[in-house]
Amino acid sequence: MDRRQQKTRDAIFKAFSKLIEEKRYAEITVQEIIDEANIGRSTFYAHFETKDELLRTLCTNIFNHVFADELMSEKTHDFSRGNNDLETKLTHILHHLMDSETNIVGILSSESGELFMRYFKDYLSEIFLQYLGEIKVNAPANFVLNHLVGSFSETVKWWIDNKMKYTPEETARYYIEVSCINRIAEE
Amino acid sequence: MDRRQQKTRDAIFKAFSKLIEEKRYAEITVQEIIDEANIGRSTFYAHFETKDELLRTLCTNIFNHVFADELMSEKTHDFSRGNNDLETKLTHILHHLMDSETNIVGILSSESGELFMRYFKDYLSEIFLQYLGEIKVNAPANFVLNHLVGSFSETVKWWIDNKMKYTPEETARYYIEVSCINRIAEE
DNA sequence: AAGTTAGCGAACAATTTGTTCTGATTTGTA
DNA sequence: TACAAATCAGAACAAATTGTTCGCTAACTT
Repeated sequence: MDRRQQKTRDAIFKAFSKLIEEKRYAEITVQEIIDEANIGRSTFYAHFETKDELLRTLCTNIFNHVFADELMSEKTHDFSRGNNDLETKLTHILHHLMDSETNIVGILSSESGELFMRYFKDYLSEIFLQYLGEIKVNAPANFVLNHLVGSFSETVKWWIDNKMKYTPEETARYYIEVSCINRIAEE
Repeated sequence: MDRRQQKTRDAIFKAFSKLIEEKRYAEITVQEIIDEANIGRSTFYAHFETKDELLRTLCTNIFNHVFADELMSEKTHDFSRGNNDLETKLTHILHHLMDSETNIVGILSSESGELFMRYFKDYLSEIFLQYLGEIKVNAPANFVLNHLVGSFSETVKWWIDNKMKYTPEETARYYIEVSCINRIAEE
C-alpha cells in the first residue's frame, strides 16, 4: 500500500483516538478529526465515508490484535484440571488490553465505550462458545452464552473504570469466582 | 399544570419514542421530533434545552414507573427461605416492563438501547445493594455489585431480544440459576 | 372578563456535513 | 532519471441542523 495512504490513515486513527478520550463520540466532528490529524478535508473523505466507518475500522483493528492469540489456539482445551484453560485465556486478553499500543483503555472507558463493547462482545462470543457444552445449568444455551459474554465484558469495564488497580490474574479470578463456569471444576 | 403544556409534553415524548424505535438516537434530529410531534420549533426548546435532556427526562419517567413498587419495599427482606425475595422482585420488574404503557420494549431493544440501559442500571443498583452483604464471594464488593447489575441487565436485553418468549418467572429463574446469588440458598 | 401563559412559525447566525474541483506533491516504475 | 498515476491540500459549495428571538394568536386561570 502507498506509504502516503498509510501515513494519512495512521494520522486519522491517532487523532480520532486522542479526541475520543476527551469527549463523547457524538460530540466529535469530522472537522476536528481533520484538524487534529492535520490533513485536508477531501483527504479524510477519500479514506472514510463517515465517522461511523472510521469507528468500525478502528474497532476491527484493535480487537483483531487483542484476540490474535486466543482465536488461534481453538480446539486445544484442557478440561482435565477444571477451568484453568479458560481462566488463562481471559487473563491473556486482559494483558493484551493492558499492553496495547493504542490507548484502548481511554477508548473503552470513554463515553463512547458502549460502541466498542459491541465489537468486543462479538469476539468474546467465539471464545466462550467453545466452553458452552461443558456448563451444566438449567437454562437455554443462548441465555448462558449471552450471560458469560455480557458479564465478562462488564468485568473488563469495571476493571478499566477502576484504573486497572487489580492485576489481570486477580481480575480473571474474580470473574471465574462469580461465574457459573466454576461449576465445571466443582463437578 | 396547564393542559397545553401537558399535551405538548406528551406529544414530544410520544414522537421521540416512536422515532427511537426506528433509528439510532444520534441520527434523530430535533427537527424530526418537532415534525412528528407536530409542534412549533420554539415550543420544543421551551420544554427541553437539548435532545439529551429529553432523553434523560424520558428515562426517569419510565424507570420511576417500572421500579415504583420494588423501591418502596426496602428493608423488608426475607432471607429465611433462600433468595426467594430477590427472585420475586426481579420477576416483578420483568412484569412491569412487559405491561408498561410506553413501549419500553421497543426502546430497550432499539439501536439506542444502551443509553437506556445506563439509566436502568442505576435503578437496579439500588435493588442489588440490599443483598450485597449476604453474598460470600472472594472478590471486591463493588465488583460483585457491578456483576450482579450488569448481568441482570444483560438478561433483560436477552429476554427482550428473544421477543419475551419466556415468562418473567422463567427468566428470573434462569438469572438466579447462573448467578452467584444462588449460593445464599446453598449455605 | 381580564390578565397571564403557552404555542406558533418565520427569520436569523453559526456549525456541520459531504461533494467537487484545481493544482501541487509524492510514489512506484520503466 | 523521468514520467504517469495515485494521492493530497484546500477552497468553494449546497444542504441540513442547531438554538435563539420576536411578534402574534389561542388557551387557560382566577
